[in-house]
Amino acid sequence: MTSTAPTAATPEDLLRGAGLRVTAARVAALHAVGDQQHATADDVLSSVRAELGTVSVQAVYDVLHALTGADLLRRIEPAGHPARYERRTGDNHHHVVCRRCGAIGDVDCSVGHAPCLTPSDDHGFVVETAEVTYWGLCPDCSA
Amino acid sequence: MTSTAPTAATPEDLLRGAGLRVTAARVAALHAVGDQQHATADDVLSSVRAELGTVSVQAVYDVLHALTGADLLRRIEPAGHPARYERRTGDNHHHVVCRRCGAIGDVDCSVGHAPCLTPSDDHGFVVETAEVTYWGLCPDCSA
DNA sequence: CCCTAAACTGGAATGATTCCAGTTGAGGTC
DNA sequence: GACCTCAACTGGAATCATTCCAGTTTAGGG
Repeated sequence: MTSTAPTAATPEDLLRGAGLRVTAARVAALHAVGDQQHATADDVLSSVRAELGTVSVQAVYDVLHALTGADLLRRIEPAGHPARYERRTGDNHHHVVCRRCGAIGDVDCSVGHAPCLTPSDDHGFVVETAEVTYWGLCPDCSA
Repeated sequence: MTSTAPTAATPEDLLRGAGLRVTAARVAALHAVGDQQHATADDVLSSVRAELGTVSVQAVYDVLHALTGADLLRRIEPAGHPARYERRTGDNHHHVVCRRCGAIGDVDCSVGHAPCLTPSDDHGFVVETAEVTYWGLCPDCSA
């Protein structure tokens, strides 16, 4: 509920709105993920370096953690593939993942919402979220 | 459809039924995962070593791959935690995962089946399976 | 019983991510 | 506008699960 602006807000505004310091690396990282949805840490590192010159690996991981913690980015971690980051946060949408190349597509829950989110038997677990991952082959890899 | 015996079949029978060679390591691994559902590769390694003495790390990974490939085991790979293996295969059931300790519980799909399995928009992906993961805290960790 | 491909040994390598100790810089204060 | 402090960044080493590799053993068909 903090920021209502959809995508119009600048990275700087987003950072300030989240109470985070505005640094070159963070701004560049937000640009990077904005340009390339579902970017890996490595993708972000390349983008940020292209924009700023020398940036340490650690800086990018720090930035990604900070942004993920502030809900400016969402982290996706498909089994067997490096983590990816996206800017669509807050809504509970899911993903199609390509088994071969790791490409990702966004998928809105087909049933709507609730059913997917309530396990039949929770084994005493306190369940916070449900995550749906569709596995298959992307258009390129299925050819 | 190969084997119809539920859990009564011995590891040896299961292996032969799947056309795999019967080796000590494989039998021991099946025992290990049978005793401790959702065991990690490391858990299996310990169990197998306890049963057989010296067994290489690689052997256990090889065995787990072979058994997974033959559908005698199913591999679960929760984000941020080492992979785990279970003997319940073939049915499409899901999991509750503890964010803190990685403990896992089995969950049957509450909606039944189909809805969870059909993305609203597949982005041209050829979707094979859908995987639902419930994230939360296990009884121990929520205390 | 023998032979061969499949399975196993042990040690080194990989790749994503994190830890660490020291340096830099954002942004509030005077 | 200069100063100060803690958060952010640097660079290099470490971690952890997993895989690769080259050589040795063994299951099980002939």
